[in-house]
Amino acid sequence: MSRKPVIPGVDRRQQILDAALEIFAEQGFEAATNKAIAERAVVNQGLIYFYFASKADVYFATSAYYTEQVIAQLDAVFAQVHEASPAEGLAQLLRGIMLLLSTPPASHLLRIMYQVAGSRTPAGELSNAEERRAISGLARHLTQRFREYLEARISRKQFNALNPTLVSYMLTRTLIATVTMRGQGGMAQPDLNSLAETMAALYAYGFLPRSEQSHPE
Amino acid sequence: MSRKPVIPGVDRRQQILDAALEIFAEQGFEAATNKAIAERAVVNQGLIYFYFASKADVYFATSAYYTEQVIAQLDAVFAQVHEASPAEGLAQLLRGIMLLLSTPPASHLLRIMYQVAGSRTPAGELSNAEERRAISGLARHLTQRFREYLEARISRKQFNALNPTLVSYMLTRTLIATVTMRGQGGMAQPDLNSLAETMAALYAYGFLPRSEQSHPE
Amino acid sequence: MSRKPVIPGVDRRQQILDAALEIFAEQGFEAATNKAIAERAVVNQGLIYFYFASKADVYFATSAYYTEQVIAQLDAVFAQVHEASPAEGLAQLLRGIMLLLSTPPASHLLRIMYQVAGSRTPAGELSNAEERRAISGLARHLTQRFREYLEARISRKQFNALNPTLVSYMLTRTLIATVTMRGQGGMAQPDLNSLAETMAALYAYGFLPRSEQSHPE
Amino acid sequence: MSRKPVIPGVDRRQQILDAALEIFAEQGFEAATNKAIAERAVVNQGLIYFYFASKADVYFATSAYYTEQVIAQLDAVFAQVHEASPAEGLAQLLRGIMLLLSTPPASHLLRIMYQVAGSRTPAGELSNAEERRAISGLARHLTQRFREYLEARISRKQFNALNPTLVSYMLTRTLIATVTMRGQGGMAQPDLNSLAETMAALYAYGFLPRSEQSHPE
DNA sequence: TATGAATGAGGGTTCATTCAT
DNA sequence: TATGAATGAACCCTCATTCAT
Repeated sequence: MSRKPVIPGVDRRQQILDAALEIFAEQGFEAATNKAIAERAVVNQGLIYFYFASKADVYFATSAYYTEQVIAQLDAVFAQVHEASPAEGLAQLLRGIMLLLSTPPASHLLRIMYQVAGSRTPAGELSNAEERRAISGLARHLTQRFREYLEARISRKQFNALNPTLVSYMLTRTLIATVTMRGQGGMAQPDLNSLAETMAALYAYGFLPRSEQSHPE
Repeated sequence: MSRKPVIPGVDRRQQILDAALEIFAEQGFEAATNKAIAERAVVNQGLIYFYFASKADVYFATSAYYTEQVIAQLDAVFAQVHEASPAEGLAQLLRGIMLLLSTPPASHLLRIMYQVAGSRTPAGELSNAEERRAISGLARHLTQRFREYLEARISRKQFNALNPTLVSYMLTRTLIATVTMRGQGGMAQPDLNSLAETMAALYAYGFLPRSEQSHPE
Repeated sequence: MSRKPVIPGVDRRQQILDAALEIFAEQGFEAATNKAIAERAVVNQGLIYFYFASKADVYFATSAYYTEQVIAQLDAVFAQVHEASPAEGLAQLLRGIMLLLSTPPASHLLRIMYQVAGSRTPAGELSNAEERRAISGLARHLTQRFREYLEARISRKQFNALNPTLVSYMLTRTLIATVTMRGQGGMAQPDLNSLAETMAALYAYGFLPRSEQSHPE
Repeated sequence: MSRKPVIPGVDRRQQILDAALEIFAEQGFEAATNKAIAERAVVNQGLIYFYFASKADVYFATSAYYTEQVIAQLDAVFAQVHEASPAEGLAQLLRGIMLLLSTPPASHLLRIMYQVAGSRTPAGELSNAEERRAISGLARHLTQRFREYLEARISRKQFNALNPTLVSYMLTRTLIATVTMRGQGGMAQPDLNSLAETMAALYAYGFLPRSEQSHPE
C-alpha cells in the first residue's frame, strides 16, 4: 500500500550492490536469491529489475564495481612499500595485501569470485557486457603488480632471477587462497600477522640454510 | 513396469558417486541437479534416494569417498620422496603433488570442495553424519604430511627453522589454489612442470641472493 | 526532473491511442504491455494513467475511437455504389469494403477486436463505460448497412428474396474473416481483387448454372 | 502431503490436453494460466512440465491433437453428402459442417486457433516441433476438401466454373467465421439451421433472379 | 501535465523429494 | 531394488499500477 518514501541521498542501486556483495559472498551465486538480496537491501524485489537486467547482471555489476574499489586499495598498498630493505619491504607488502584481502569488501569479493570461478559462469541478460571480463580483473591486476615489483628488484640484483611471470602468478594464487580459505578445514585459523611474517621469511630466504655462517633469524 | 535386473558387478551406488563427482565439479552443488546426476549415472532419479538421504548427502558421501582415495594417493607421493638432496626432494615432492591434484579425481574433488567451502555448507539430511567433517580432511591431511615433512628436515638441520605449522598451512593452500585456479583470470595457464620447478627454487632458496654479505633484518 | 513542454498541436492522448492500436494489433491485448505502448507513443509509461483508467480502458478507448473512424469510411463506400447494374454494383461494393478493411487502421482494428472477441472481454476500470458496447459497433454497423442495401434491392426485385437479416449477418462475417484471416493457414494469400471478383460472381449468380429449365424450390 | 492415487485408465496427459483446450478457448493463450489449466485438469501444476516442455508446447500439442480429431469428423461429413441434387447436397454439407464446427471440441479449437492467429505465435520450447505446422491444418484441410468438392461438380457441369481455389478459400473462411463469431457484436445469435439454409440458397442461386435474359459472365 | 522510481501480485518454470508399483 | 509419475515449494522475472515530484 504505502510507497517507501524516496530518501534523497540514498542510492537504491548502490544499496542493491552492497546487499548483493554480502549475499553472494555468503551463499554463492546459485544459492543466493533475489528475495534475500532485496531484503538485505531493504528494497522491493521487483526493483532489482529496474536497475539490472537479471540476477546474473547484478552479479557482474557487483563484481565489477567492487573489483575497481579493491584494485585502487591494492595500488595504494603497493605504493606505500618503503625500501628500507628488500626483506622488510617484502614483509610489509605481504602484510598489507593480506590485511586488505581479508577485510570486506575485498574478502567478500574474493569469495563470490572464486565460488563462481569453480563452476560455470552465470548466464543471463546483462545490461553491460563489459563487466563480464572485468571479473577476473582483480587477480590479473595483482599478478601484474607483483610482476612489476619482482622485475624491478631482479634488475637491481636485489632478488634472485626467478621467472617473474610464474612467481607473480604463484604469489597471487597463494595470497588469495590463504586468505579465502582461512579457517576452513576445521583447523584453528592462524593469525594473519604471523602468517605474513612467516611467508615473508620463507620467500626471502627459502628453506635451505645459507652456508655454515649465514643464519637467518 | 520392468524391473531393471541387477547386473552383477555393477554397483549403482558407485555409479552415482562417480557421476556426482563430475556433475558437482562441473556445475557446483547448487546448480547441479539430481536429474543431471542420475542421467550421467544412467540411473533412475528416484534411485538416488534409495542410496542417499538427500542431495546434500550425495555431496558428502562423494566428498568423503574421494577424499579417502586422494589421501591414499597423496601418501604414496610423500612415500616416494627420495632423499638425494633436500632441494631435489622438495622439487620432486611439489611436482608429484601438483600433478596428482590437477588430475581427476583429485581435481574434481578440489573443485567441489572449494566451491562449497566459500558458501554455506549444504544443508540436508545425511545418512552418515560422520562424513560431514571428513570433507575438509584432504586439506587437513596434506597439511599434516607437510608438517611432518618439514619437522623432520628442520630437526635434521636440513631446513631453516621456520614455524612448521604455519608453513605447512601455507604450502597446502598454495598448492591447492595454484592447481584449482589455474587458467582462470584470463591468463595463459602456465605449464605445470615449470610452475613446480619455479616453486621449488623459490621455496628452497628464497628471493634474496646468498651473497656473503647478506644480513637479513 | 524536467517537465516535457507541451508541444502545441501534439496530442499525447492521441499518440497513445495510435500506438495502442498498433501494439494491440501486433501482440493482442494480453501480450501487449503498457511499456511497449508508451515506447511506441514516445511517452512516459505513467502518463497512460493520466489519460486512461487502466490498460483495459486504453483498449476500449482505442477500439471506440477507431470504430468511429472506420464506420465513417464504410459509409462513404456504401454511398459511392453507383447503380449501373446490380451485379456491377455488388462487385464494386465488395471490392471497396475489402480494400478498406484490409488497410490500416481498419485492419488493425479488426485484429484487436477479434483476438479479444474470442476470449473474455478485458476487465478493468473504464473512464467511459459507454465505450464498452461501442466495440462491436463496427460489425453491427456493417451488418446494418448490408441489410439496408439488400432490402432496397429486394424490394425493387433486383435481388432474390433471401432473408436480409441472415444474409447481411453472413456477409459481414465473411468479409471480416476473409480479410482478417488472409494469409493464414500457410496458403498463398490470394489477391484481394480476384477474391472480390469471385465473391461478387458467386453472390450474384450462385453455383448452379442458369439453364432454362432449372427452377429451384 | 498426500499423493493423489494413480487412477488406472486415467491418462493425466490427456486430462491436461482436455483442460487446456477449454481454458485456452475461454481465455486465449496469453491470459490462460498454467494454474487454471492444472486446476481444470485436477492435476498438479508442476505435472504439466512432466508431459510438456512449456506452456507453448501444451498449446501446440492441444491444437495438433484436436485438429486431427476434427479433421476426421470433417471427412466424415464430406463422405456423407448424398447426391440427391446439387442444391440439396450443398445445403446438407453446409449444415453438417456448421453443426460440427459449432460444437466442442471443434468450436473450442477454432477459438484457440483464431485468437492466436491474430497475434504472434506463442514462443517457447516444444517437445515436438512438427506440431507447430499442424496448427493451421484444419483450415487447410477444409479448404482442400471444398476444392475437391467444387472441382468434381464443376467438371460434371453441375456447378458454374468459378475459380475453385478462391471459392474454397472463401467458403472456409466464411464457415469458420460465421461459427466462431456467432453471438458477437451484441446481436441475437441466429439459429444455425436457418443460417445454413440461407447460405445454401444464396450459394446455390445467388442474389440475381433467374430471369430469362440474365447471362452470367 | 509529465516523469522516473517504486510496488506487489502473480506467472511460468525448476527441482528436490516422495509414493505406488 | 528400481522405476516413472506426482507433488509442492520456491525461484526468477514481468508488469499493471501508483506515488512523489
